[in-house]
Amino acid sequence: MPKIVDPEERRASVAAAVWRVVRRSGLDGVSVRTVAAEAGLSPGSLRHYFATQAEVLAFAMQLVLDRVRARVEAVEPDPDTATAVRRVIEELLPLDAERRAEAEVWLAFTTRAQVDPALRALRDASYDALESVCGQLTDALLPDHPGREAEVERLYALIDGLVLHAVMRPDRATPALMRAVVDRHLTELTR
Amino acid sequence: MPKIVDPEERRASVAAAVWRVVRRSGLDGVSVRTVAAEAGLSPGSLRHYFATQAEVLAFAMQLVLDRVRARVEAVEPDPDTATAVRRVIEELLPLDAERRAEAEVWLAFTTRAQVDPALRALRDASYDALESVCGQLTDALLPDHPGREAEVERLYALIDGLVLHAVMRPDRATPALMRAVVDRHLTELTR
DNA sequence: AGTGATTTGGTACGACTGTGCCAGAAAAAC
DNA sequence: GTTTTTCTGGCACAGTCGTACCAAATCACT
Repeated sequence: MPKIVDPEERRASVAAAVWRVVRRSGLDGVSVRTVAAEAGLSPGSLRHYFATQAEVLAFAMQLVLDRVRARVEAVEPDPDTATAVRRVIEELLPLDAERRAEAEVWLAFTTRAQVDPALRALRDASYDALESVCGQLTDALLPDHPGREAEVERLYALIDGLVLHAVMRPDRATPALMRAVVDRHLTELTR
Repeated sequence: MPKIVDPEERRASVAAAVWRVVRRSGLDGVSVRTVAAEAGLSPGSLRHYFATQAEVLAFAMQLVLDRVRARVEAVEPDPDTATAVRRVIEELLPLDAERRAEAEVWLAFTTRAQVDPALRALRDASYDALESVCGQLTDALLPDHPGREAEVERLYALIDGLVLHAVMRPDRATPALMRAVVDRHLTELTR
């Protein structure tokens, strides 16, 4: 195993350590010491890559949002509009273990953003971006649709609700059920 | 102003203090001292009503869930099915400042339930109850509907997504927009 | 009024927090 | 080979955390 020397990779590995701690103990369990231990670093060394703990949190959250954005952007287009829309939506849903873990971390950060201005800025930006995506999906399915705003919010709320449920009750909100819900919604929209 | 002497009222006022602290500083800001100060008590006195801090949190969360349940149960029935369904849904949504505050607290506790077994039990029970409510609403609108499970989850996810958005972005997810979304959804279901 | 139970305020303890700081190791530059 | 920079580990500090404990105050009841 090659040693990680690139500072940016080191920061990324710290972020991954943050994610693991968040999943195990929640965002409250994230301290300088727990993260350092999880990343295999000493607290003093950790401080060399991140000046403050707030910087650690902001970086770890930003990386989550970046991953979601990258996945959505990487969706290959499809001649069939409904198929293209479905693919984008399914990239936003935690349909496998990795993305469910990602969603858990997202929820933790999103909730803390409620009382942390720095994280709130990140959250609001990603909220706007996702709302825009949902707007594009809606326009693709229903061009010049009256009541567009409500239709966009309906899709966005449905997606976030599914994500929330998959995090809270993965035994209930299974990938199969989430797909069925999306199927039904898209079928109704294109009818 | 009469003095509060009833122990149960005292506990409720402590829970209210917890809610205020949660809204101001998040669930992390809830400590024995901050809650005691917010409730106008000394830490030692607080411990006389709650043996542990975990008990304080469980009680405060339970009271939130009780309020939601009481509101849903208090919905007066209506001969028109669609109207009755809409009324129940609108009781679940944070359409005014008070219920939005309630939703903020709910989100904080729900997120912590992810890593706190005691709170998780409360959350899971209320999740099941709300899922059951959504099932009844769905059955009322669409009796003997094929794919009932997906339809129920679609409604439940939509509601929770709207709640989540109202908490995160009250400027975007306004009461008017939420009503419009629900309107559109119900119109589509009954079509 | 007196007695026993309840309620209150406050202190103390060990554990944990973020951050500041520094000496030594490792690496890089010359 | 020497110097300079980067990196690492660890200690110290002030502060907060939950909880245990206790004496004083207040209350209820005879």
